Amino acid sequence: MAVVKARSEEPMDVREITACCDPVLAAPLDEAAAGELAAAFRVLADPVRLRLLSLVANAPGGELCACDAVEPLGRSQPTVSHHLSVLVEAGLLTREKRGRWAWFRVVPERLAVLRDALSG
Amino acid sequence: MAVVKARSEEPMDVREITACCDPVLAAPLDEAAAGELAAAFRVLADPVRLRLLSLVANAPGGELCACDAVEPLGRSQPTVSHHLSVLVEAGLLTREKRGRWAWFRVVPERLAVLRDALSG
DNA sequence: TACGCTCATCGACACCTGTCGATAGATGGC
DNA sequence: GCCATCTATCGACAGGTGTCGATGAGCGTA
Repeated sequence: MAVVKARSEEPMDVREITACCDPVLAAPLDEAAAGELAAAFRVLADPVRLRLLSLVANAPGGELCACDAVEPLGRSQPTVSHHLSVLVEAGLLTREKRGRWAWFRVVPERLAVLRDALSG
Repeated sequence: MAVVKARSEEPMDVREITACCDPVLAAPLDEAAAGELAAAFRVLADPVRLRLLSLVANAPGGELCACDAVEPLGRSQPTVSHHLSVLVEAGLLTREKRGRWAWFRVVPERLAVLRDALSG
């Protein structure tokens, strides 16, 4: 049962999640750590992605179909699909394809890591 | 004792700080709130600015002279000055000019607001 | 006043990214 | 098999931004 699709769309693995992101205020950040943290925050630095996170988190059952994300955001389907992929690659959402539809759930642990990075 | 310089370099006032940034996961974000939050995270989405925050936070006395920020970052003086201004305008740093030098301090309450926005 | 030092601003450039329409791929129903 | 639906990808374009050198504005000192 070889997994055919081994793309980078998969959520980040736990080691990467916990490894990332030292606290900003606690100790001096070296260039590498700063780059990783900045990349993580860059994912959150977009209103469409923030609203997507919010939509998924508040969806019934905690999961949202991509088909229900286009209309409330007022953006084109390719644009919404692009942002969903960015969130998945960042480990903030998981994607599960069921039939013709793609369902997304939030990964609260990933958000918690970024939150902790803002703690002194 | 009129305050001569009433520029936008001043830290954000407390009302703006507390008003901003509803939790992402708690309730659906409208377009305006998402835009504000995204703008706040965009400030953090740069490695130079993150290292500046870290440098200031870990400086002796909690304050850092701009003259001591250029060399460790490996960027030009105008670039560092630009990033410091961005941080001040975002309310994450305060600037105090003493003589020829500019001294910066972190505003932990502002960071706390962003941290809370990431709490479910 | 003249000079040197510190910092901010300006103008320009390269790069990144958010956006869209068009299109391809995949799935289920007829 | 054929078609409709949902999603992902592609190519292109506009706008934003990080970066630098050059320059200007303040301040302290001789």
